[in-house]
Amino acid sequence: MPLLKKNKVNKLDLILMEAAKLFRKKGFGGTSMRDLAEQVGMEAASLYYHIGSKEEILEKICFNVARTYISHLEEIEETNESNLEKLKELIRLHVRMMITNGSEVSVTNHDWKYLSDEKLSEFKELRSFYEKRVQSLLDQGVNEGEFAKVNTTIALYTLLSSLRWIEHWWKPQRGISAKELENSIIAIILNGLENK
Amino acid sequence: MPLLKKNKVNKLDLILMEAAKLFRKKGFGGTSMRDLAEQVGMEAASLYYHIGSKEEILEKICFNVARTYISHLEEIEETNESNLEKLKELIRLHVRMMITNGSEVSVTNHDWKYLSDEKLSEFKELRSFYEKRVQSLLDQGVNEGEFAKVNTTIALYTLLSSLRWIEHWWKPQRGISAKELENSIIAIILNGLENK
DNA sequence: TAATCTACCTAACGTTTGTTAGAAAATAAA
DNA sequence: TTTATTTTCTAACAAACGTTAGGTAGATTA
Repeated sequence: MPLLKKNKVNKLDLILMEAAKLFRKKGFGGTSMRDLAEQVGMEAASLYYHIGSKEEILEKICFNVARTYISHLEEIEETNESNLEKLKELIRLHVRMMITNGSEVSVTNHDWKYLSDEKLSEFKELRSFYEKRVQSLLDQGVNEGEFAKVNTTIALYTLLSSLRWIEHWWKPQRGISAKELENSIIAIILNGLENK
Repeated sequence: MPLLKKNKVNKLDLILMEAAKLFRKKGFGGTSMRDLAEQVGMEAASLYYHIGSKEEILEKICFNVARTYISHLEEIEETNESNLEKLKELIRLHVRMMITNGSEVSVTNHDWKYLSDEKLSEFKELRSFYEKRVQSLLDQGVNEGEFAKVNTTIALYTLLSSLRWIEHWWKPQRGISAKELENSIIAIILNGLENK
């Protein structure tokens, strides 16, 4: 029964998608199952045919995003590029993730704290894993003279912060294309604001 | 009755302080008035002697922070320093705000979306006011040759993002002093990560 | 056609929520 | 000490919450 299964998956995907949009706009706590049901076009109780609980929705969103970031990071790590080029590619990754999955990324960045204790620590591990890998990219770059001699902990978070907050202000209407965004951010982060 | 008034203000301040801590940890929606009451050391109903509603607490926190940022920005604008020096001072302002009022800043950055429609648009105006002033600082710096020729919209948000997310990762225990943090961030933002 | 399965429905549940009313206790003023 | 005022309490409210139980319409299979 491939058709059946496909139908099921599609409805689930729809629920996750609408949930991400609502969570982004009103927060996890501010979004009720009845809100979500209305957006999807069914009754609140019917959602439970597709999902186990409200928190499971958040879980799926957060871990999907986390896993996507990690798998792409690993792809970047495996190339034979310079650390500088890897960093540029990482910046592009974040910009693209935000553009193509803005709601999910936003929810992951903001509402992960509502995960249950068990899932919460699992999520924190994933995030910490990701951050360590990025920091070691920075460390290598500094050691090999590609990057300036900065405190890589501070550099790490300054970098990730800039990237994580794109979803907060970037809108397609704003007249800044994805390419321009990528290039500008790369330039600012690599060269800084001061004119020399 | 100065003593009376002082007592009242102090209890209110205590409530706002504990609320900021709880909202930061569990979010506005995830914090109940009973949670807050327990932290303050009274019953939930007793809180209403000091405050009008749960949302009023959020309001006070958000607008206090917003007004503080704006008034400090105006102080910086009024000095006769160069744009570069003004930018440095702005970075120091954000670092200090985060260190001395971490919870309040965090709540303001994350839970402003739970404000009522009326207060929400008022808050957005304040924030947009602030951002415009900072961007015009960047614009001036670019025009006068102090800053690199960057897209100042992207630069603005890259800058503010780095600064707003400090509260997410910086902990006093982490072995990075406030001074070191200020100087490192200034160096990274002004000079960039690339070694030249 | 009858039986089965999928995908939804209505109705309701037990909790928790923010908040109010009014009494009681603590503190200050007379 | 009595009176007045400030502060907190207990008890309860209506509404909203996530979720469950059980039924039903429509499609699919036998």
